[in-house]
Amino acid sequence: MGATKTDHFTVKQNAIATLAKALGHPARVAIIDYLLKVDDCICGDIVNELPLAQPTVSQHLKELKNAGLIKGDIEGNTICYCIDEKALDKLQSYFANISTKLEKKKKKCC
Amino acid sequence: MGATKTDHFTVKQNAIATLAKALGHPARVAIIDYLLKVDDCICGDIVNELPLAQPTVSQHLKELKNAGLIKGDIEGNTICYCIDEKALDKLQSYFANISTKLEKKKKKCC
DNA sequence: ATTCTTTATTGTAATATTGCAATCTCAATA
DNA sequence: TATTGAGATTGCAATATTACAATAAAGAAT
Repeated sequence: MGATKTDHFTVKQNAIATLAKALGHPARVAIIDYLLKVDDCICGDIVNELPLAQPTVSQHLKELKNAGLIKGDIEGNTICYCIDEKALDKLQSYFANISTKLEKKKKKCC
Repeated sequence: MGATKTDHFTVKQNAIATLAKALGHPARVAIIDYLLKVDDCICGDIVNELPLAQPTVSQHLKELKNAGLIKGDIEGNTICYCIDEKALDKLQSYFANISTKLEKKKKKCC
C-alpha cells in the first residue's frame, strides 16, 4: 500500500500527526528556528539561510503552510512568511499535557 | 534524490526532526495516547487497540523505539512498552521555548 | 515434546518524500 | 514595453514510508 490510513484514527490524532510530520524534516525545523530568530518577519531571505536549492526550500515552505505552521502574506514582490501561533500552541499544549500525565503516573511502571 | 540532507543541519535540528517525524503518523500518535492512558504498562494489547495488522503495528513500535520515544522491556513472553520521558521532555521544552519566544515578539509582525 | 501465544522479520507492492534543473508567474523597475 | 528579481510549479530521478501476508523466533502452557 504505502498510503496512511488516516480515516482509522481520531481527528485529534491526525491533527497532531500532520503537525508533527511537517516538523519531521530538519530543513523545516530550521525554517521555524529562523522565523523565530528574525524579529520582524521580512522574510524572503530564507533561501539564503538554508543549504538547499530554491525550489526545495519553496517546497518545504509549502508543506509548513499546508500543515498550518506558517502563513505567508504577499507583500508586493516578496512574501512575508510568519509562524502561525495557533498551530504551535496546539503542539505546545499537547506536549505539556503529556508531561503532566507522565508526572502523575511516575514510577507506576518501567 | 529522496534522502534527507541531515549533515547540512544542526544536531539539535536533526534531533527535533527525528522525534517529530516519529510522531508524524496517526498510528504512532495513537500508540503514545494509549501508553499514556493505560496506567500500568502491561502492554501487548496495543495491536488490538489499533486498526492495523500486527506486522504494521510492530513496525510502528520499532520506529517509536528507534526515535527514543518509547522503550520496551521484555517480560517473559510479552513485551512491555513504555513512554520514554526524556524524549517527550525534549519535545515539551522545545515547544514551550517557542511559545515563550512567540509571546515576546507578539504583534511585531503579521 | 508439541502446541499456543506473542512479537519480530522478511519480502513485496503501493505510495510518498526529497531534491533539483528547468520553467513559469507576476510585480517592480528601468 | 522589455527586463529583472522573488518565488511557485513542473517534471523527474532517487530514496523512504506504509501496509500486510507469510514466516520465523522464543517463552508458556498443555
